[in-house]
Amino acid sequence: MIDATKPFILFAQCEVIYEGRAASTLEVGNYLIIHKIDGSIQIQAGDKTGPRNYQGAGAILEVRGHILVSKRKKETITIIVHKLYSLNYLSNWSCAEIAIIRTEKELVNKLFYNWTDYIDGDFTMVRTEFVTPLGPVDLAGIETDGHHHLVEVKRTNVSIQNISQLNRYVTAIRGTGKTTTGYIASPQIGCRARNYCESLGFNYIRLEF
Amino acid sequence: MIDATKPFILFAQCEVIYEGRAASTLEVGNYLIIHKIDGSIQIQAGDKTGPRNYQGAGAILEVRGHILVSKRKKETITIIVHKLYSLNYLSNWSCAEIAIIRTEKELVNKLFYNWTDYIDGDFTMVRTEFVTPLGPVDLAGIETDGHHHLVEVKRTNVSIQNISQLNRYVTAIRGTGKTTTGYIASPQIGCRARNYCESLGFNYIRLEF
DNA sequence: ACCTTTATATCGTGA
DNA sequence: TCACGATGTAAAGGT
Repeated sequence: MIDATKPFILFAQCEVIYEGRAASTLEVGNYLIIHKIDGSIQIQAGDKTGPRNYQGAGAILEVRGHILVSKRKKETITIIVHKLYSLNYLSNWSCAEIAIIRTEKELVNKLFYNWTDYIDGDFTMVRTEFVTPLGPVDLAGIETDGHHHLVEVKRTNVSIQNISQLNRYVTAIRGTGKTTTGYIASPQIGCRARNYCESLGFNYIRLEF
Repeated sequence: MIDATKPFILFAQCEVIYEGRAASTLEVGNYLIIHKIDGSIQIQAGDKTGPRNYQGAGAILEVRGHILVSKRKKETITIIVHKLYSLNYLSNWSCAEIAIIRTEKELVNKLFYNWTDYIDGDFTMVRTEFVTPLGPVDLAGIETDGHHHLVEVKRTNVSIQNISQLNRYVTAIRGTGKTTTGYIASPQIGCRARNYCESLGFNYIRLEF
């Protein structure tokens, strides 16, 4: 009998049925089932990083003989176990978080503290998380004559969607009667994104970590 | 000695260092390490569904005594094992895929086969994956007078970014001299997205599964 | 190999 | 709780 009150890893021949936002079935096979103390459960197959099926933290697991049922809000995963190969209860499983460096915030700060190295103008104010009617832009500088400079920062390769996002902010500020220049800053940009950037009249700033 | 040529699950006291697109460290603790036949590796902690660190398919795992090193392109994960609690090699681990229903494609097809129930006009052509200069839009109908109707379909709640995406396509087609009407179709839309949609003059179609 | 798009994305934040 | 944006998103599909 499987104890659902403890975290465990189970390798078993089983099949899986999911019903919720979408619906899916997973044919009978040998899969690894991971159940954690937060209630989350996932079914891992023999390739790829992501689970085939999963349920996030807060799910409730019930054991009914050889059938496991995990429920969370309107979503249900049913696992029918045919053969149990191995079952391990994991004790003292750590929940430490990773410490990441090189975040978007780091890039924003670099640009903020070295503003005049990247952007020319006679500024009265530079600030981060500048709120526009359509959401906050990462950085904004305002000149004495009221001209706005808006900068959207990305930590990875810039996508066309990122430039669309900048375009929304720039359009929103121009809608308030201010002249506005738009910038995308990132370590990298592809050629299609670069073209789209130029076609909208925005500037690209190469910003390295 | 750990055999990196076979898929395995390892529960151990260890620490993890990642260096690549970003960089991170994970403090010493007890974690579950999953290594699959496709080379992928992931470090799972005691809560949440996602792995703390991972490397996708195609990574190469090397074992150097009590240190595991996984490399893929310019990314490296180093796992320093302090105590090994359990090690299982998994045989005949299945790689079957889930069969999903309720996909975006399903919604696109529903709209395609019931076009006139949703959109008025005198159409000479309706097609899916209609290519614009800025990428393919999900559905397009062209009237006898050349007027274009572009529809972007989403299977979940519509975001502002989705409407920006439609705006790019519509602007691109208008740029070729064709008059164009834009539509967003989905089962759900939030109020901010709805307002943005209306402000750009696009129509919203409630499209259920 | 690079770029674009989808996903049961997941996850955190702010209203 | 809901809406919205960031993510080492991952994974699939196209050029």
